[in-house]
Amino acid sequence: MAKRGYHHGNLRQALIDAALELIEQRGPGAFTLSEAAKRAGVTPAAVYRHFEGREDLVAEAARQGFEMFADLMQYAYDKGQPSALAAFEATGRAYLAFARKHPGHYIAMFESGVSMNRTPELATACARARAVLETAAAALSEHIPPEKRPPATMVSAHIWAMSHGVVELYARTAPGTNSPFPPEDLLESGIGIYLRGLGLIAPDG
Amino acid sequence: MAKRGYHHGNLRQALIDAALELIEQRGPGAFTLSEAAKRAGVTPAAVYRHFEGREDLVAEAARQGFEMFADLMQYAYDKGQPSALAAFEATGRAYLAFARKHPGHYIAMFESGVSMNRTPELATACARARAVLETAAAALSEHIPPEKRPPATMVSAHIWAMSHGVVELYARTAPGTNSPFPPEDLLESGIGIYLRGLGLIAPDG
DNA sequence: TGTACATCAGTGAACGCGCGTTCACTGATGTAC
DNA sequence: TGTACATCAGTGAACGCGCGTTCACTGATGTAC
Repeated sequence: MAKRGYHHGNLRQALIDAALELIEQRGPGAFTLSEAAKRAGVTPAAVYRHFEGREDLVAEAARQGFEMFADLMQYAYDKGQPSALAAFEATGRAYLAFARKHPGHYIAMFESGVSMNRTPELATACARARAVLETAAAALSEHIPPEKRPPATMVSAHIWAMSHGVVELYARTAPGTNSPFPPEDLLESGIGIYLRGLGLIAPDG
Repeated sequence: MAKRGYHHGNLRQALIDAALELIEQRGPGAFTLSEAAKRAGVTPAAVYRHFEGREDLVAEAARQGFEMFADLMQYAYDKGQPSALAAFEATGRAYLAFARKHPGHYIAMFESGVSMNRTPELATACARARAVLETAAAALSEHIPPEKRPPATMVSAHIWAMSHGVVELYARTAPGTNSPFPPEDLLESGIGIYLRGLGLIAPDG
């Protein structure tokens, strides 16, 4: 950390961190390789010792985001066990918590326009995150009678969509200046109603 | 339409249309005033006869989007009457249909980073769209016993969030290259389960 | 411990580019008479 | 119908800027002897 002088010590990660900060502050489009370099205390040309270029830097930021994201959701899921319902709900909460706590990562992952298939590593990290949610949905689905059970991937997609929508529309300041409800409440109640619709919560629970 | 020569005839709208096309094709960040001008067959400087600048052009594109959006949802709502449920479901479908049919507008509205309060006209258009959804949600809520009835604005927010999430995650090619389900099916089933959770659809309907 | 040397992270200057915006202008249009 | 004139939409050249990327370089580090 305290290394100074000609060699930076950990420039690669410093650049990623600077990029995340910029992405968070100015949006994914306004992010600039040159400014990330400046923030890391380094010439723009130095970036090319560690990344192929601008896109590559953003992709790596996204990848790290998906790794953290998957870890957090996995952890939340494990903590909620052995109750499939509790585990599922914890996973949902972890989603929003991640988006709140790491907006730079979240934006790099979902709003930067990086293709998930840009790098094998990125694709893998993304798939792992999705797998956690799908596992949670599958475990939950066990409690639904098979003949009225929707595919687990569909349940997982519903939850992901609602979570993402809450983040984008209500956890930032986007459409209405002030959102009518705290995003956490909005998502929790939304998921609650949805799970009731699946028959997994008592009608008047 | 066929006017040619020194004066364009309807440059203002032509610029907006070009901007929408660009936004759709390259994303909101990559949109360029100069290229919009070029596509409209005009010098970049000509843009300033009709708009204050780049941002103003995007804001106007977003405003037109919200107007269309509100109109479409209003129309769908009216068509679904007098059944509150049918009207509500039609409104949800109209949401996705709009995003599919007018991706440029949708992106300008929700992903361009334009503040909804940039222009009074933009704020008004946005509020109108929201009002349609909230009216639909309120009418629907009438059918829920008051003591277990969530606020209509919350129901409307849930639906908006899920719709937006489906658009962003599954109606584009974003996270998984191919989405597991057609977005329309995903949204319709998601809303169906949610409405069941509200007690508005029979448990095995 | 001390010296010679290979490695390679970061420098700094340069590049070509397209951007948004400004300005004095020009030429088409439409109106007054 | 024809002429003079005001209006103003669009021109084209210019600006300063910051971008991503390249290149030959330099100087810190660490290893061999």
